[in-house]
Order: sequence, then C-alpha cells, then structure tokens
Amino acid sequence: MAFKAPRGTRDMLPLESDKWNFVERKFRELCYNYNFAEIRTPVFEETELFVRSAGEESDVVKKEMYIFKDRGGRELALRPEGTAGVVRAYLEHSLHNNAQPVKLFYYGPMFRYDRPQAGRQRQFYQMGIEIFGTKDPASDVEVIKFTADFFSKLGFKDLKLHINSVGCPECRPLFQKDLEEFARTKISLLCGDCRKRALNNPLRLLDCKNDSCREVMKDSSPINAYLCSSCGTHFEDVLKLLKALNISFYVDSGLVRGLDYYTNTAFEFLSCQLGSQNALGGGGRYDNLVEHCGGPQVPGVGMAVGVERILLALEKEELFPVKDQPEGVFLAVESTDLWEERFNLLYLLRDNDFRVETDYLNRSLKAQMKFANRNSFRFVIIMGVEDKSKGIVKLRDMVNGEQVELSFEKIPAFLRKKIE
RNA sequence: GUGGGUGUAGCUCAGCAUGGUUAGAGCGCCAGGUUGUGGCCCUGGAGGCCGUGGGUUCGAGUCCCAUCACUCACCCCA
Repeated sequence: MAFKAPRGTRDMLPLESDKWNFVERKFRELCYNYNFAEIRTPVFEETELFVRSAGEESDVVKKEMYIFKDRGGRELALRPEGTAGVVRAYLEHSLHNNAQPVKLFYYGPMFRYDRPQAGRQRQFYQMGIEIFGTKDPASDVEVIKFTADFFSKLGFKDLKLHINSVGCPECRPLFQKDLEEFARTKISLLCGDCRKRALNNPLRLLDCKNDSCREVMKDSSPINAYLCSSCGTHFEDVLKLLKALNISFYVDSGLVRGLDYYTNTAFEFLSCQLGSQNALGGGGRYDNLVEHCGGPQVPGVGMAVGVERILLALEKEELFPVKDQPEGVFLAVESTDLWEERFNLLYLLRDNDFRVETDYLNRSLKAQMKFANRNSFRFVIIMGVEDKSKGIVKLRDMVNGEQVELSFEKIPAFLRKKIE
C-alpha cells in the first residue's frame, strides 16, 4: 500500500455515513427549533486571529496549530476551533449592527497537531453554536439547555454536566495570585508538572489528574470566593435557572477551559464511557472576545461538541437505531437483450421517487436475487424474456416471498400502496 | 512532546516464548450445486512482499534494531 491517510486523519466510509448523518440531522433540527442560523467560515484564517482569540499562552496556539505560509507569503493557520472564525465574520460583516442577539451555528472540520488517541484526531469535526449580543444569564442557560437537549435527542442518558465560573479580568487575577501563593507554600508536595504550572498558568493547578496534587489543592480557596459581585450574581443566576429547568449539574471548581477568552460561565459535558478523552462538548461565555478581536464591546456565549466523540460514545452505549429495514427496489433481468425495457422501467421508478438499483455485471438471475437480498432490497422486479411481449414483469416482495405480475404503469402505485 | 501495548487476507483473529519445505480459520466477496427466482445447506475459487526498512542466521511471520501507524496513559481538550 503506497499511500495512507495522514496521521490523525480518517476516512468516513459508507457504513459510517449513516451514523454521521443521524447526528448531523439531530443537530440541525435542534438548531432550527432554537432559531440558530447556519454560518460557514473558511477552514483557514490568518494565524494572528487564533493567537489573538485563544491566547498566546494557550496550548492550542503554542503547540497544536497547523501553521503555514501561502505562496503570497501570508501567515495562515488551519482553524483549531470554530469560535474565532465566527467572531471574525461577525465583525467583518458588521453583524453587530443587526438586531441582537445574533444566534449562529456551524459545523465543520477543525485541525490540531496533537498526539492522536481514541477520541482525539488531528482533523476532527465540531458542531457549535454562538449567541452574540447579550449578557443575560438566560442566554448561558439557553446554550447549556441546547446542549443537554441535543444529547438527550441522541439518546444519551447519563452524561455529567460540570460547570464553573472563571470570573472576569476584574476578579480572576486576584484568585490566580492567591492560588499561586498557595501553591508556593505547598510546592514540595506537588508533582513536577504542577510546580511548573504554579509559575506559568496557576489555573491549571486545579485540574491535575494526580491524586496527591488534588488532595493538596483541595485546601486552596475556590474561585467562588473571589468572584466580584457581578460575576457572582451571574453565576448564581445561571445555576438558579438550570435548577428551574431541571438540569442537574455539578459545580466543579477545578474546571478551567483551555482557551483564554472565556469569562464567567464555563461548562463541559462528560461521558463515563469514554476513557480519558471524555468531554463530548463544552463551552462558556466570552464577553471580551469580540472587543479583543478589534470590534465593539459585544458579549457572547457558545459551545462546541466533538462529533467523533459523540459517535464513539453512541457506539459504546449502543444507541444507534438498528435499522436494516429492507427498502428500495432491485430491477433484475433475465437477459441483457432487455436493455431498453429495463431502462424505461428503471427511470420510470426513479422519477417516481423510489430507490432503484439494477445489475451492471451481467450476472445470472440467481446472483442478482442474491445481491438484492444481501443488500436489503425490499422488492425485486424480474423481467423475463417471455414476459416482454406481454408487457408484464414479476414483482416479488422479498420479505414474505409474495410475487405478482404487473404491467409497467401499475408498478409505482402498487409499490406505494405496499410501502404504506 | 513523554511512557506502555499492538501491527498477519476486505473484516475479526490463530500461528511467533522452543526460527525450517507451497502462511491458516471464521465472516465477507466470486462461481457452481439443491430450492421456479434470494434467505438455509453443500462444493470450489479469488484475495496476504505477515505495517515498512535494515540486521542476525544456511534459513525469519517467528529473534534484534530502527521507522511508520493504531491504541492506552500523561498532557490537552472536542
């Protein structure tokens, strides 16, 4: 085999495409119900856009971006996430002048140069939504409720919602400073990674997987204690609304998101089926992102889910509707002399919106029947040589073996009746 | 980027610790037989440079090294 798909990428074969379509359909339907409109942005943007939005210090920017120079010398990057491009488009087309809020959804491939693993690829698909132009805690909740609805529409029952507030540029620095100091006093008890984190990115101290570190950090004061009054109220309101909607959640004071643009609400939906790549989706509020990207002060909130992970989790929980229902029509023919009649009937049926297939390999009638059976065709139409003069064909229902003789014109109506 | 496991037909895997003539099974695919014309059963066939490249050896799918890919954990997140 000469060529292989590049590392961290995958082909989607026909067997899987039904599953993808299932997930996509549910997503689009829900977007319609919630009044989110679709936006499609390029898969690559100026590198600077991502640096600006995700933050210079974020892992995504520091080590995971696919960056390249095009032939004109432009510095470009494949998008590692969807929000930045949407924000750019929002500004470029002055959507802030439209009636607010602006509610958008997107779906497409994202790219991160990371070490592949189950549920983690270099090209992966995200579906996401964004709401621009409102700070109302109800809009945070709308995004979370949307996500919860989406998962339950797919059939998930036991997903965990973790939620936290990461504060704002007013209150977060104080928290960070205290956290850093706290870590410094306990430095000897922390793992090597955490010692580094204490200096570079104290927030990350909170989600170390190491039990002993967790034990130590448990005694640091949680961020809730530092939230300024507006952040505190916002968070409380969000939680209150979640309760009102009967959405169960767990306040995880260790939840911090990897992209720097988040403010206030941060949340993740976790699956217990998935091992270490267990976040099916997540999101949060980003009230300063638009301004930070050179626009007016427009608040926003959004989320994204990972399609491959959803598919993995659905697979594990066996939630795909097992549909191998026979459907469609196979047009079998006894002799290749009958091309003209065959085509006439083939296109007659297709024009009448039936799914129809015929044989192109000159196979025996028996082989054609077998093919039809294996491929779950509900009906087989058999054109016999002798029937030609009579203008008749045989129509067989493969489910119960019933077979009738019909003229061409009567077939569409007959099939329609049968399918009901 | 770090560490562990794996890599044999389209798919799921056996064979490898004790190297030895044409590398196996099931499913799938193709053809034929028996059912008028599928499903069950029977027969036959196609399909593998044993991930790739080196090395050890008279001889390597089997041993050694490297490399690539997958996988699990770290990391990070979706």
